[in-house]
Amino acid sequence: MDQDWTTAVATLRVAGQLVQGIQRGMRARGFADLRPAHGFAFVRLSHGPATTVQLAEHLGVTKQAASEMVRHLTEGGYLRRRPDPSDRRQVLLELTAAGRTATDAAAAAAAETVAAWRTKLPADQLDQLSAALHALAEPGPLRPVW
Amino acid sequence: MDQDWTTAVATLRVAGQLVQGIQRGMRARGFADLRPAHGFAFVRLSHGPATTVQLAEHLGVTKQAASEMVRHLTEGGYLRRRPDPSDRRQVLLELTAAGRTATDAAAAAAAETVAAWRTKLPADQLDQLSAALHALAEPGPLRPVW
DNA sequence: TCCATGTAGTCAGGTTGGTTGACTATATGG
DNA sequence: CCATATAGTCAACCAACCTGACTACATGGA
Repeated sequence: MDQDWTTAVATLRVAGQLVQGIQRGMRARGFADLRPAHGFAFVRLSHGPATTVQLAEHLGVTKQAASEMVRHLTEGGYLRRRPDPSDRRQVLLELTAAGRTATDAAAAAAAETVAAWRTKLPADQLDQLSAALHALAEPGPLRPVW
Repeated sequence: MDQDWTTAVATLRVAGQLVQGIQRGMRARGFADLRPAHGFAFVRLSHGPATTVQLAEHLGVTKQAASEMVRHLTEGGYLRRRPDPSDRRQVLLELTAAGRTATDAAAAAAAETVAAWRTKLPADQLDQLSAALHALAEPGPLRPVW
C-alpha cells in the first residue's frame, strides 16, 4: 500500500512530464497559442464534425465554456463553423487545414516525448509499460487530467 | 511512432483515472474542500515547515497565488502560520493535525486507486509497470500535471 | 553605524477559463 | 398546432491565477 502510493506518485510525475513534453513540442512547432485542453477538442473533431454541445459533453464542460473555446479556435483559424441546413439550430464544427496540421503536430509531439523514453528504458520494458497502460486505460472521452 | 502516440493517450487516460480516483476517495473521506493542487502543498509541508515563497517555488506559481492558497488552507484548519522569531519577515507554515490527517487520506486514496489496478493486471505486471514508471519519473518537485 | 540592496509578505487590479441562469430560435411528436 | 425539448448566445459571477507596487525586515559592506 505504501508501495502503491509511490506508484501513484510516479504515475503523476510521468504524466506531468508527458504533458510538458507535448507543450514544449507544440511551442517548437509554432503552436504556442494552443493549450492542452484544445488538443482534446481536436481529437474529438478529427473523428468528424460535432456541434458545440457535443464538444462540451466530450470535454466535460458546460456548453458556454465550450462555446468560448470554439470562438477562440475559430478566430485562430483552426475551426470552421458550418451551419447545418437540415437543422438550423445547430452549427457543425470541423477542423480547417490548419486544425488538422495542429492535430498532427500534437500527435507528433506526444510521440516524440514517448520516443525519448526509449533512452531510459529498454525496448521490451517500454512495450510492457505500454501494454500495461492500455490494459488499465478505460474507454470513454479523452479529457484533461483535471 | 503511431505506437508511441497510443502509449501517450493511454498514459493520459490512466493518469486522469488516478486523479479522479484520488478525488473520489478524498470526497468519500470527507475532504470535499480539497483540490488536487492542495495535495501537492501538503506533500511539501509534510517534509517540514516552509515559507509561502518556498511553497510557491515548489508549486511553480507566484507567491501571491501561493499566499491565497495558504489563506484558504489556514481558514480550513489544515495549516498553521508560525511567525519565525529569528527572521521576522517570514512566517513558517506547518500542517495541523487536520492537515496531517488530510495528507494521510490523500495517500490512502491514491493507494486505494492503484490497488484497484490489481484487478485488471496480474501482480507481476503491476510491479513491472511501477518499476518502469519509477525509471521514467524525473526528480524534482511534484506538481499539478498542468 | 548607516545605508544600499535584497527578501518575505501583502494589497490592488486585471485576465482567463470556468460556472449558473435566462433567453431566442428552431425542431419535433402527440 | 401546440407543448416540450434542444442549440446556441448573452449576462453576471467566481476562482485561480497573473503583474506591479508597496511595507517591513535583514544583511553585508563603506
